[in-house]
Amino acid sequence: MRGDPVRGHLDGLLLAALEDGPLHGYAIITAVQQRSAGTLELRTGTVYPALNRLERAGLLRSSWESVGERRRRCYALTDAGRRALADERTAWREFTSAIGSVLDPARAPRPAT
Amino acid sequence: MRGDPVRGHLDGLLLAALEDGPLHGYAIITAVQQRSAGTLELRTGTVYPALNRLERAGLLRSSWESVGERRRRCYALTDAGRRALADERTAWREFTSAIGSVLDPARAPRPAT
DNA sequence: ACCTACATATTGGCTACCAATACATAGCAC
DNA sequence: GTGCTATGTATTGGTAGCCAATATGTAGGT
Repeated sequence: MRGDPVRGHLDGLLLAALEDGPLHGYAIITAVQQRSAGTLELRTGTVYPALNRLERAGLLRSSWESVGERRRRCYALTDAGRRALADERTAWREFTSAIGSVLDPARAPRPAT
Repeated sequence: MRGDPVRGHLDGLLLAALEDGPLHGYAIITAVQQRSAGTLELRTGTVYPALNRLERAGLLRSSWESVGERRRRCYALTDAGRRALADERTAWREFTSAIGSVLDPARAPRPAT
């Protein structure tokens, strides 16, 4: 699955990937891929601008790290980021519930009309 | 919830709304809204072009209906439409599973690494 | 006369993705 | 010593698929 159907849910994925501790962009991409059993393949052209945006929004804080001659930009959740992650999870549940009740009414029954 | 987060899942919603029998566009919009407990408010600018596209794709068949002086365009699923609906449901389950396992790993555990 | 509900359709705009590209370090294979 | 792959960050241009707004018309209520 490419990132396209992910539209609108990317921020939650990135925030969730950082919940257990700071990671750099490339590691976030592989973490998301692994956690989703290889299903979600985010692109750098999607992820890096998004991380930048989340930092500008105050949800992430970044710092440069050096490994030998290589440099990495490490992102960590801020307190606001943790709150935003909680909000994303709530929104996700509402979203899946809404779509699910239309797509699969038998699995998410409404009260009898 | 506006239709924007629905991006990429609209076709499934429309097909699902038609599963129990033919409906016209306006009725589809209200059906989706009711089934989702008022959460999903699709717009005519979203729905009518989508119905048109689904008909061109052979997933729907439309016919004009008259109620007094009013005219309605009634859409019904074709066989290909039913198959597409089944595919949309499969895709939806894969999608929610993938996002869910990243967003809420505790709720969708992976095998221990 | 005016408002709301019902009903279909089109226009223009924007957002958030994508693919492609660029650049650099590092290690392995041949 | 050349090339391939993995690691790592970043930007560019394109586009799909939503949105809001608008247009048009019937029907019924106040």
